[in-house]
Amino acid sequence: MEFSEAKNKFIQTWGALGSQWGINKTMAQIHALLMVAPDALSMEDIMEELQISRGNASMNLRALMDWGIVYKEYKAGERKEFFIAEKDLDELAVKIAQERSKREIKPALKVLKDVSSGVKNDTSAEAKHFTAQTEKLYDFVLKADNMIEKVTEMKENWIGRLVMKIMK
Amino acid sequence: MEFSEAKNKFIQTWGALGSQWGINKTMAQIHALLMVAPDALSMEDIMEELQISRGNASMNLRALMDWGIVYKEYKAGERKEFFIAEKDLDELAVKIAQERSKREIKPALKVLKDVSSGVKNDTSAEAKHFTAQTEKLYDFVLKADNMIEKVTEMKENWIGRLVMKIMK
DNA sequence: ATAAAGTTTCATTATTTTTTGAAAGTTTAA
DNA sequence: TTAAACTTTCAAAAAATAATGAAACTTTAT
Repeated sequence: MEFSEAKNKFIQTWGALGSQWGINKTMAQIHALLMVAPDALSMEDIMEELQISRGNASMNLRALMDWGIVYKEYKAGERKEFFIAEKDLDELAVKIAQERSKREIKPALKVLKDVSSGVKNDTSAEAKHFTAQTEKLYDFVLKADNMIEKVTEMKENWIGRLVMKIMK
Repeated sequence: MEFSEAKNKFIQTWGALGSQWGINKTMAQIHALLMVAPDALSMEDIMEELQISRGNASMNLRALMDWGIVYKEYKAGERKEFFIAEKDLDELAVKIAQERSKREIKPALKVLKDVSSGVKNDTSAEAKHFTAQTEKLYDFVLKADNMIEKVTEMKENWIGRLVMKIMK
């Protein structure tokens, strides 16, 4: 297999996987590209390689930076901005877990709490079942979210320790 | 809050959450509806409640059954089919994890293995970096997938034990 | 065997999401 | 201060995804 073929296959697959997980294709592709790039890439480089417009590149790079998994880098003597991906996979996993928890799980928990405790003065079997069921769901999602938090804390500490060790 | 209002809010939220996680809105809404329904619902009931077409209801019910999180139920004397949701949340989580692993992670692993071990006779720095990086990614995703497997096995055994206990 | 009751399929239509590109905005060097 | 180099925004267009509904199919009771 040619290198360019392999690279392309990797970027396409990562993009498709992103879509399936609710992350847009271009965002996932840019991330994939940066993950395997040995050096920081400019917006031009990215547009060229993925054949996408400037606006698209700009918006998705911003999104990746908001997620904390891509960083800007300035090169001496260059006016352009360059971009690099978080390449530590543990760190990547932690960041993604934290962002999804913050953006999706937390708001869902709020709604679950509201609806499970909000129905008053309705003694129908349907209403009672609803309240019981949504309460269970609230507890379950809360536990799952706490578990994610625990795991990411653990990873962060582990990474923290590693960083300390390296920097001495 | 009225019961109908709470119910609606729950179904809408669950649907929106589904979209964000790459599951279509109607599929998630049907699941939400069945989760809080005290009894099995017919396709008519579901169409009525969610204001969706027969075709849409049929296809998404099929998808939910393929995922193993909704079951058909036949009522004595009724020709119609009725549907109920998996209500055990541990079981639900296990099923979803298993399906996503099978449908998305396993195929991704295959591609990662192919591209990480497929580039030969290219000594450029870029190619070397690519191979190293995709290898790391392969190992990481493989480990994550194994972890999911371990956790679901554990949950399954726990459920198995519980079922045994109940049935004596 | 057949007709009624019910379900599934799939070409077409509608909706949602993503992408484009040109205009507006920003920063930097001189 | 200004103009060149670069980035961001956002309305409009394109692409992708989901929903409809009528026809085809299946099952069941007689």
